[in-house]
Amino acid sequence: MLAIGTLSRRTGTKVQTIRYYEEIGLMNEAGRTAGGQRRYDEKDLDRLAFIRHSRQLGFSLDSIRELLDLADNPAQSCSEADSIARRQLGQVEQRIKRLQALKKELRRMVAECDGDSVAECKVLEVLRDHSECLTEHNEIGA
Amino acid sequence: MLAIGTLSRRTGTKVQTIRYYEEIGLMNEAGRTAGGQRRYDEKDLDRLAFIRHSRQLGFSLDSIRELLDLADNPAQSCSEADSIARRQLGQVEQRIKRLQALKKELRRMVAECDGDSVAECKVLEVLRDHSECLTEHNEIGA
DNA sequence: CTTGAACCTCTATCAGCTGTAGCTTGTATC
DNA sequence: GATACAAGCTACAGCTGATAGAGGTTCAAG
Repeated sequence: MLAIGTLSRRTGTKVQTIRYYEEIGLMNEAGRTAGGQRRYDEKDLDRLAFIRHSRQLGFSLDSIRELLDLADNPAQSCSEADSIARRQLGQVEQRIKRLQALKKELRRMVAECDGDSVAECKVLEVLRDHSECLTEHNEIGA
Repeated sequence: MLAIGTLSRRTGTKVQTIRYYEEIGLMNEAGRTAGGQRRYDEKDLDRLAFIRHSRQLGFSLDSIRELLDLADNPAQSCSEADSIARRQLGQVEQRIKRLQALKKELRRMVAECDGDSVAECKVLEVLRDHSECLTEHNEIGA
């Protein structure tokens, strides 16, 4: 029987985060001691590790919920898990593209600025005027 | 004298967002009509455009606050604006690196999965076991 | 003068946690 | 069995950066 702190250490998840996952129904309600403390078994540990690893790979909690449902029913076809992963891959690729456009603008901004007074600062000038930009870059709604 | 909706249309910022920027002190408190509606001038429009463009380039509202302060005092050296932009560039580069590691893992995951039953789904297997990963990827705290 | 689009304030909501306050429990040591 | 204290508990506020909705008021065109 594992205490919440042990789960926390073994998975690198904060104690509050584990309680939060229980609250939103990602983790099952943990069993309790007579005094009311949560106790876990190896299955709980595995589930939490799955969640954390998925988060590290950028999956949303909603996607993780779907993936866990799939993992709980081993008889189904895995094509759904596959498509969740593909969707995630697509999103990551989109974000990379957007960030690369940003990077380009930022580099140009920084490179052209020669450290004179604010009045002729290239950085501020570019920020003031979007038409100075070469690319479409938009991090809002990323 | 411009109404809030005009500012909204001219900068592509939602009306609520403009009010929010006023609330958190990014935009100055707008003048009001006798009936209490906000009215703006061209300077306000420029300021909002600056904020929006900075957001599109991924700057945080705190960074934008600093940049606006600098832009308001044209006599200073621009080295501070420069370093804010460099910091932002560094963060963008970090995020790109992290996302590329993610992308690599996701591609491998998806490529190796051949659509059989969930029981032998490669996607789910990788999620279960981080040791199957080739790279360090961590999107948490990005 | 009437209409109705656009404005107002206030409050709640989203993801995904994180932190704090104030209290209780479990366990190791004596 | 007593004691100390780390680790647990609940409940709630706060973070970023907005966005949505309810319910009411104002402005400007016709």
